[in-house]
Amino acid sequence: MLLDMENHSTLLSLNMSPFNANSGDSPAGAPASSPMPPQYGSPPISHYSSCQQSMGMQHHQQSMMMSQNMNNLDASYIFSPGANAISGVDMGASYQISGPATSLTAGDLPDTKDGIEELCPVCGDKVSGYHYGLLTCESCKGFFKRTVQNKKVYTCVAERSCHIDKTQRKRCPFCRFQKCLEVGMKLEAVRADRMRGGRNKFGPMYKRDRARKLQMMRQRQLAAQTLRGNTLGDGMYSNQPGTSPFANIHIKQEIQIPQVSSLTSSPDSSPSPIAVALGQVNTSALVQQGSNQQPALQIVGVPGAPSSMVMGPDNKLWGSANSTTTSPHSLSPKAFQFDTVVQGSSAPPSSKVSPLIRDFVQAIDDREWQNSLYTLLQNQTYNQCEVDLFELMCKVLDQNLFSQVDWARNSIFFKDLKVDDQMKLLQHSWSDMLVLDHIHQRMHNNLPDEMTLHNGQKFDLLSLGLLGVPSLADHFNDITAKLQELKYDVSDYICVKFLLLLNPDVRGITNKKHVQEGYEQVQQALLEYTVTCYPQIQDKFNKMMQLLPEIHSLAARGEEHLYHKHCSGSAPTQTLLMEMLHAKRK
DNA sequence: GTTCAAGGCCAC
DNA sequence: GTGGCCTTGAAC
Repeated sequence: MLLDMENHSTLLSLNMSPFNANSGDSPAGAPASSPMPPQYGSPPISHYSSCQQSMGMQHHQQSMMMSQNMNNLDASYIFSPGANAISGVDMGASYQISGPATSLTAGDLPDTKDGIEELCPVCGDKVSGYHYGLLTCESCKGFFKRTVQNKKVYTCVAERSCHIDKTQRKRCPFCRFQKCLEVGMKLEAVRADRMRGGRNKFGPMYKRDRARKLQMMRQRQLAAQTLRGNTLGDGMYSNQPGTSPFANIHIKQEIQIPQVSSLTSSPDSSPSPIAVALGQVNTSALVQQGSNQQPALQIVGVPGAPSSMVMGPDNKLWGSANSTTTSPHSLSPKAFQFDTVVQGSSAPPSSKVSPLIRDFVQAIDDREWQNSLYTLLQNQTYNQCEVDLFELMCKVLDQNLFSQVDWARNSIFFKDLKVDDQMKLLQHSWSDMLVLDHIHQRMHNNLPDEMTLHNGQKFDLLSLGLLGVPSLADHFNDITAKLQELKYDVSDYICVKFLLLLNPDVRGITNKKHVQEGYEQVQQALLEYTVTCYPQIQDKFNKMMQLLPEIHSLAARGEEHLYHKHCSGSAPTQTLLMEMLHAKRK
């Protein structure tokens, strides 16, 4: 159980991949403890042999939505202070500290160039360098290049879930390419003009990644030394794989940042979303930066009414409720016009807003949210004829959940808590916050209710806010309407989100006092804010608070629905989403 | 001048 | 089609 709220030690240990998880020498390839979901696990060998390539053919429905990138969910990583859960999705790469796992000790860390050797996240072969966004082997690099350059379309005659490892990577190019995308290889890094040489925009990202890995290695080396000192005498350390405290060290790959659309800006040349939110960046520069990009995800609804977007052919995101009256050039990098909403004339003057709320609002990263949504949808529908929309929704929800965890982990009050307490709070509030987030995206960022994917399928974005239950739409709209009546703004939203998260009544919290204090501070700030900034709305604070049980009720029904779908085998397994659902029912 | 991630080449 | 090695050229 990934999020075993009752047994943290289990939580922290079970989701670590074995050191040699991706050993290319292993025909089986899959780690013994890899939580590969049954429906996505390796099919029998006979299936591999039935996989074939078919150039020029269209894909059949792609059901392999829950991918290996969900297989290495790692709560210890998520909640670890200082860890940088960038994407919220572990892209599946396993880092292997050089040397046999069975003999590794802290002092034995190799002195290789970067201090680490790595395995290709696609097939487990030896990595030859950074290729198309991440460290891969030479053959997967070549495979990815050929596939994209030649616009190859493959089919899988098995279950589209073929296991890819070094020995079997050639058997099913369909699944291999899917895995390439899932682990984060970037289509846009393949040059359309086939120009040779030079560097691309990912260079600085690669550099950062190297530095980060080195830093992580050093940190882990120190931690291992400490742990070694504490455990050797206790007989806890063993050279047996799987029993060593070091043997299961699994370092998350941080280079793959699906949230940051590399299509609209270079990871390094663009300011961080936080910088944008902080107002440290001239947003007009951002507009300029993306001004010559053709939109790919478009609002196609009627003016003034958020309705739908279309994902276009060249993989870029932009959108606005007013897109039909606004130049795409002004929309590209700020898809949902967050800055306008936050800083627009409708917002109260910042002098009236408490520093606490100002900080809250400035830390909101809606650009990241939309980028991650776009990237996920792009990757999941690239080259696909048809995808399972429910599974796609689960994936998006899962990603949103990761983002939420990341937000919480870095938030005031919450970040000071112990992991156990953090998990309990999140376990209790995650679905409410998902619903609340969707209301926010819809109300304040003009998120439409529908989107047309690359492949022409309509994706029901509203279902994200309904947690997959269409019949909740009326309830959802009712809540939204009530909030609109209250002139619910971004400050209200973020305060309410904190109030949902910092619930002192959650059972079993060890540091209840701290949670209570945080809750009360936010509550007080929100009360003052509503009274100061919205004096014309009588009792706004209480009216808003009265809506929280309604949100909770909606979220609870969504949870039930998802849980039942999961139990009936209709929902993906091995996702943070499902782990949360399970954890609550323990 | 060096680095290194692109694309290209070609034996298999 | 694959994958190991080579060439290229912008960034440093």
